[in-house]
Amino acid sequence: MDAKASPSSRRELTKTQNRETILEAARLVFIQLGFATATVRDIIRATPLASGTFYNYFKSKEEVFQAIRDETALAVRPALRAARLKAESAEAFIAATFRTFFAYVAANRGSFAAATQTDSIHVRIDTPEVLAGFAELRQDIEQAMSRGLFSTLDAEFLTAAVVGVAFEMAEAMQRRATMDAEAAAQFATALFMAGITALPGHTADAN
Amino acid sequence: MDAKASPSSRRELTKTQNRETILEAARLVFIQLGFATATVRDIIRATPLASGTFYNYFKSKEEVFQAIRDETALAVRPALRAARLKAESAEAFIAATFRTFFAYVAANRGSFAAATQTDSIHVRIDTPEVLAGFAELRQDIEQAMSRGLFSTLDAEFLTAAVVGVAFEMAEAMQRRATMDAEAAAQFATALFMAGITALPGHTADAN
Amino acid sequence: MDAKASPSSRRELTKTQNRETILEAARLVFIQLGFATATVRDIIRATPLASGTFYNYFKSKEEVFQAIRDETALAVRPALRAARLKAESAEAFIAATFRTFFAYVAANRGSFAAATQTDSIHVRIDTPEVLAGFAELRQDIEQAMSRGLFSTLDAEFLTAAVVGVAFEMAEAMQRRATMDAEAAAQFATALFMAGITALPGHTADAN
Amino acid sequence: MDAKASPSSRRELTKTQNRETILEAARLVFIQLGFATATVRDIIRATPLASGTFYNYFKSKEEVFQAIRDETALAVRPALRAARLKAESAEAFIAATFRTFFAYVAANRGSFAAATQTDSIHVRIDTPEVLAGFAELRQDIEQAMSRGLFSTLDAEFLTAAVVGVAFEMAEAMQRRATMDAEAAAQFATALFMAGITALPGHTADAN
DNA sequence: CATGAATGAGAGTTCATTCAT
DNA sequence: TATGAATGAACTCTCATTCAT
Repeated sequence: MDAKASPSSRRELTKTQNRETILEAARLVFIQLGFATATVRDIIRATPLASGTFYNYFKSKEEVFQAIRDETALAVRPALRAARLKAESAEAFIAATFRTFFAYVAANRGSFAAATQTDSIHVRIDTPEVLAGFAELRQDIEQAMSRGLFSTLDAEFLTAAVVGVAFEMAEAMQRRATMDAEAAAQFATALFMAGITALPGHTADAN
Repeated sequence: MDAKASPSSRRELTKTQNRETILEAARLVFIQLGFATATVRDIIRATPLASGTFYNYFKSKEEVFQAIRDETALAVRPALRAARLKAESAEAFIAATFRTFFAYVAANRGSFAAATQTDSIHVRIDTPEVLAGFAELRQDIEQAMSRGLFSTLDAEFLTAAVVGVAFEMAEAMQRRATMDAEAAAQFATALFMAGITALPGHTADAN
Repeated sequence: MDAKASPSSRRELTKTQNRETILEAARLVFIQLGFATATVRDIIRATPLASGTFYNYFKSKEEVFQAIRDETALAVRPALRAARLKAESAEAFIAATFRTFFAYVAANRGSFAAATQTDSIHVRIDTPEVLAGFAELRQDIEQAMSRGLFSTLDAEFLTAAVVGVAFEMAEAMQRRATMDAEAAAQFATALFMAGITALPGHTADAN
Repeated sequence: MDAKASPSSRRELTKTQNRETILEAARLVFIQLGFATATVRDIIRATPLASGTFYNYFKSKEEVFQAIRDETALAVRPALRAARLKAESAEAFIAATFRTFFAYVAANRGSFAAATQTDSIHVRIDTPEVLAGFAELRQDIEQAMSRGLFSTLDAEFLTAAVVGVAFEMAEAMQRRATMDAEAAAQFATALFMAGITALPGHTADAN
């Protein structure tokens, strides 16, 4: 009846909180049980909410997973693009890509890669948002090529190589007790700039 | 119990046959549905055997998984291992790995990674064979390091990088009309040996 | 609570409108899904109203059903009743019944009986309107008997016979390319007036 | 190992018994709750069996319903055809049809027509078997016409009329405390032979 | 009164596993 | 050993209904 900051904000607040509660619970459950093993019920149980409430927010565990991934992807991508656009050398481009990516993964442990569960079964799920991120990388690579940053090479294969190294190394990094994003970024960048002979830790070739 | 040529060998034969039948069915089912989605029932259904029979051979689908892994360890991969062991240079090691992998993918189009496209979600599930192969890769890398082929570097990260590039490039390769496994292998090998500046198609650096 | 032209009439209007909105939605839903299959949710969904609002007007879908029945009792059927009441012969009574029914079916093709074809099962669900009409038919038959129009016979059986013929013939009529309601009505009327020997198309008895 | 009447007959016996148990329970449940209201779980609960067992025999309550109806229809049809083929007059034909049908309904109370449940909602489900029975009736009518038993009339409409009267009167009959199949058959036969003026109970026409 | 999110009972169904034959 | 029906726990999901706003 009188001055209120945001009418019906209590309801809205609860809705946002519940959504976040579910997402947070799902994150934990996916890490602990793995995406495939986890059930909607597991997620609900990790929550103070009733079972039906889940379905007011998501239709399935796949949708929750998408939401988690998209939340992350939407946050990472702008940072990645900005860093790459600013790059004035191939190394800067590559380094920016890996550094930003690994830093994000380290900061959001569990958001990426539905864990290495059940006897080393390896599952990776790419949402449209994540795929869009790949497409952006490829565009940026092609643009960098036309900027003269890279020579003319197979952009599709290079994109695949970057994506593959990024995701696979991210998983390896997550398996470690201490996640050193900077070390991972340096390793990947060195590999892409000069191959294995340039990798950190390299001393001399015995052959 | 009564007169028979070879009372126990007949039985042994059936036992071995049944075991093999189950393993073969499981292989197909895991490829088609993915390990996580597949159920013991699915495996039995892909078999002329009765459900109870399954439990005379395996306790769970995990156990079948292990068996497949153990079995294929004796078949496909020794050649790859041999090539890597014979490798007298880092390049030979890397080249052998990628060449064999991409050739395998090209020859077994679509079956090396079961892509269960559900609702525009892109799912990738590694088959037991491939996973086991990657475990071996890491061992070989470590051994190569101790042989002095590689310098002392982060074997876990390097394995991840190789795996990531192999998988992601394999998908890119499969999307193309003509799957040129050799070209893919050369691209990947060049990248790992000397970085992007050495990649095929490279002409000159404009910067 | 404060100054308003007609404080309560405004409210009354909304109340009546909402009630009518729900009833109209329910009618459609019952026709499309059948009474048994339809849920309160289905009715609400076919409405711009909120779920809770439903319960301000009705306690259950059964209560809506009753309301529809009561309402349509005031609309479609008086004409039919009037015709039967005016009937001064058994034939006029029977003819009026069938003619009106078949005309209604022809004019409302497909909506008088919701045929939910599930798995080659043929389901027939009577709408409230039609059911109420048949209840009236029985009353009218009994009244006609007391008026001396019909002799004293089993009113329940006769009602069932009329209903059965009406419904089953209606379906047969609908299966035909051209729906001739008048022909159907004549056939049914002749049958009820003098049996199969009097049916149209009858020429001579060969026996 | 030695002489046995029927090997593995114990298993087969149990299977048959379980199937019959479920059908019997379903029959009761359908009568008490009506087909639409009844759930698979209701049927299971009316049974000493486990929930999963139901699905070893039927896929849904619709399938159980079909089984019940088909069981009946398969029993009635041969009797009906035989009686009709023997008929040497139109009356014999009609009388045989109704007498056999009503007698069967009376003897198998509850097998026909999934009861008049929930506030007079009327549901009738015809299975393929039942529909086949209708088709047979029509064939028989056409044959009777060519035999000169009936004059040339609209066989489709007549079939519909017979079916409609039979089913609808069967329901009326079932609603009564004492089911007099013979009375029902006489009523229906008289109606079809000479119309309402010939119906039992008829005395004089007041008009 | 209207709203619409929360609730939790309960429906359908599948599954791994057992065990009498 | 092979068989395959029985079991019942557990899962996904929908629904009628309530109640704070």
